Amino acid sequence: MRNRLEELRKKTGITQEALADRLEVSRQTIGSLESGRYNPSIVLAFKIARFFGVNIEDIFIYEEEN
Amino acid sequence: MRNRLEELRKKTGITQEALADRLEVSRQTIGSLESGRYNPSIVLAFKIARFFGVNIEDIFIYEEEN
DNA sequence: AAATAATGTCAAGTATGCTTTACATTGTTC
DNA sequence: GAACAATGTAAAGCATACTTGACATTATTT
Repeated sequence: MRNRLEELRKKTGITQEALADRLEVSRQTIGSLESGRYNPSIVLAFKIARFFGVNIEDIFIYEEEN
Repeated sequence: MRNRLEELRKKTGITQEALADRLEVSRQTIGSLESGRYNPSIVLAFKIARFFGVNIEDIFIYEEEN
């Protein structure tokens, strides 16, 4: 699954750390998501989507990977 | 987070086991989600949403619980 | 009522998401 | 170019998602 987190974050001109604070997760979690190290939990996905004012599907793109 | 999985599954007249097979997860996973034992991973949430032809937000309802 | 299907539930194990700590690299500002 | 800010990355630990196997309960069919 890929995501547009870095793109959206940069568009809003916020740092990884500031975003992490707003979402109440660690800076490393944001970095890990942006670099594709792992996927967010559904709860974190909801928080992220809400922060950017969009649907989960607009940020996280699931393409039937195995 | 609550969800409408049982409701949607019953509406389509499918058993937990049949749904589990279609989604390639165990029967216990479906039961656990329906009973609120735990939340799905975002990948499973996508699969479920796609199976029912709706958005994740239509099945899984996140209400800012702490 | 007996047989079968569907669901509930529990335990133990593996995988993944997230944390903290720590240090290195890259980018920006003075 | 020195100082500071932002990001990358890795290890170890904890929590949660999901598995298989097993058995009990409830619902449905015959």
